Amino acid sequence: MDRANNQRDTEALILQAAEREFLEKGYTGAKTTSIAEAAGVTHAMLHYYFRTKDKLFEKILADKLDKLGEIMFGVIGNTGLPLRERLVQGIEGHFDFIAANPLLPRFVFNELHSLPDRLEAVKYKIAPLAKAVIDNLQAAIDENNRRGKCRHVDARMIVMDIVSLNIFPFLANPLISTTFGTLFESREAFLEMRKKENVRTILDKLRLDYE
Amino acid sequence: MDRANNQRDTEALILQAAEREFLEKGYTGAKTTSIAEAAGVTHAMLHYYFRTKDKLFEKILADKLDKLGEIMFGVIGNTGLPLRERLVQGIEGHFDFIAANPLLPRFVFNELHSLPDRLEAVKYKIAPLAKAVIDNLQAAIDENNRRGKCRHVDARMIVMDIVSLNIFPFLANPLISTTFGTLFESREAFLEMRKKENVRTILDKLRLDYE
DNA sequence: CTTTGTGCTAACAATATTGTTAATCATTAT
DNA sequence: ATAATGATTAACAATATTGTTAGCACAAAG
Repeated sequence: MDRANNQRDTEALILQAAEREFLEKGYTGAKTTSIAEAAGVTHAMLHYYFRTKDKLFEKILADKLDKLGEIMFGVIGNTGLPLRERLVQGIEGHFDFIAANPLLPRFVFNELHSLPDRLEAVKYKIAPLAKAVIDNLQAAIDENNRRGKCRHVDARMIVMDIVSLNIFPFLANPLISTTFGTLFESREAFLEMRKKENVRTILDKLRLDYE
Repeated sequence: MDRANNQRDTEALILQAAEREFLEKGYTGAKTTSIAEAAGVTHAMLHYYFRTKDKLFEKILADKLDKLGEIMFGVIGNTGLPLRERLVQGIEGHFDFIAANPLLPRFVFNELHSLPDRLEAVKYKIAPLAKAVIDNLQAAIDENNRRGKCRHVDARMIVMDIVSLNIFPFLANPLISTTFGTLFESREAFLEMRKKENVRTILDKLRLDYE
């Protein structure tokens, strides 16, 4: 037959299709019928497994917020390294993460904007991690500054700078492609260049480049 | 009666309501019935004046793309000033513009993502202006660099930096409010601080701060 | 006064979208 | 073998959403 999906993978197929649709079109743009069709099942199955569109969406959003938490948590780990290496790894790791999940920023911004209720989940899962990252970074900056190795700057601003710079190329992807289309060799080359540039911008701001 | 809108302002009322709805909820999230209700008219009037939801949306999007063009065009004007002042005015002007139109970036990113057809309008209206801004800036940077007044940097990267840094606080507004909620005195104070910080970041990158 | 045109309303229509349900199928346990 | 349980389907139902249409009101022009 044409179906290798015998028994229990239906739920997974729906989840995969739903993830793609929700990330691509957002909550209001995604249609349960379209999701079911993309998954290759009748739309009744979607309701059978997830009851409502909302419940299905919750699953996807929670999963995405978890991913967001993971990347932040990963940055905290590299505490043993000197500040410069921590920053390079952190910034490039963050950039690569977004490159691997290019639709994630727009999705999160959109859905948190239209459903302020979800902010509770952020408040208790993301905010503490963000605070840990910032406190960690601020301590390292302060210590380096005491030794005359870098400027004294607000870690909150640095984190905001990094996220701003790294996210933009993916948010504005269509705009950049058409506006700078001919000005860069390829999309991959541009992204690699931009990643290095963002690292340079931050190190530069801290005056950590020449030590 | 309760309607001071006698004859010909109905069209304007619909446009205003449509602008709010489309910017807030996007094309798929906005509903013609809701727009009509917000405008205080029957939804038949919406079709009477604009035929379809698409046509109405086109009007709003075109209007917003025009606004986007205006701000870029405005930046080109200040050619007589020295580079430092041009940058400060350009960055702060751009920041203030977004602060006055905080929903615009998300709207543009979203709708251009879901309707790649619209990119033609961008290609012929926005891209040339962007190119003018960049060429202009690059010339000024090169000239200052020749005189040893600043570093030699790619103007495309600088423009991308500015837009990235300025847009983020408004895109991530709900996230920032909850994550940094208690860490800043007020939203206004934070925005003012962030604006100055972005100017500093760019001047710093060019090494234009101490001349 | 009538005619004409425009703005407007209410009701209708068509389709899209989400959700439900009764019946069927397959698999496993008894 | 049979009962039971869970997965699946097709059909139905309810509401939402977009769009249309016939006619009314009213002002301006003849």
